[in-house]
Amino acid sequence: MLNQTIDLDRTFQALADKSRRTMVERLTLGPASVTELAEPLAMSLAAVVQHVQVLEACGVVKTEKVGRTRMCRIEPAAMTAAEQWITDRRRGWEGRLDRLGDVLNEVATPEEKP
Amino acid sequence: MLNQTIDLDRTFQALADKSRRTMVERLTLGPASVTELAEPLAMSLAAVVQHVQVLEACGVVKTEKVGRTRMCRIEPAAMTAAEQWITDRRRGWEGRLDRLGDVLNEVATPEEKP
DNA sequence: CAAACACTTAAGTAAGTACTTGACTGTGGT
DNA sequence: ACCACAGTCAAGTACTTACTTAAGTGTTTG
Repeated sequence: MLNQTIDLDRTFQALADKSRRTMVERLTLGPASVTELAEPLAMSLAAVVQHVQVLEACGVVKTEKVGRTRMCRIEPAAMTAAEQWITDRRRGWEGRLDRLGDVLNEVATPEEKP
Repeated sequence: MLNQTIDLDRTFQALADKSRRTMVERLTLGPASVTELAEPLAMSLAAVVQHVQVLEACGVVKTEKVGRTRMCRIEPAAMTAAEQWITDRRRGWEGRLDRLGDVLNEVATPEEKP
């Protein structure tokens, strides 16, 4: 549970690439081999394997070798962690904006102090 | 609305750095100057300015010069876009897992076909 | 006015990223 | 047995990132 920082670094970094996001999108439809993941991408298979390794290193996908093919599937937990970080920050700024809204409302339509 | 791709690239990239996330966390508490953002970070002011530029380039923060200080505040939209991309994928895999669950349930306790 | 302050700009550097090509290793179908 | 398939490994290259230091600009403040 420690090294949350490194994992967030890695996860956001992994998602910061269109090709890898395309792979993740494909994997949300179900498991796929590396060659299947490579199909819509204009690059060598070796490059795709390297992208898979990045996604695996941050825990976003898990892979398993079946015969001569490597099957990849998505592992929700890591992505949820990234999502959660943003959601938590949002709570922060939404709270602030709500309070700011309250202040502005109060200025616009002043109420009696009890 | 186009170039969603570039912005997602940039936004995730921006969040893939602990120092920048620290700045964002600070900014969710309210606007701050560059020097205030620099305070908890062990690096030169010039480096902090560069981080601010990264956050500004992807639209996560907006800045404005007030006298000799540059005030920074968070701009929720860009971060929401990143959050939304993950949320959308989640809908994908949660749907799949639900359907998988249904299948497993059906195998465990088979029902009559109507 | 002079010094302190809050950046700003430019240039340089070390490390990391996203590829490539080419040679190689198990696996599977005929 | 043989050859094609699905990766794997290693090395090399162009580009980007995350800093640094040093010198400069415009703003307050005493």
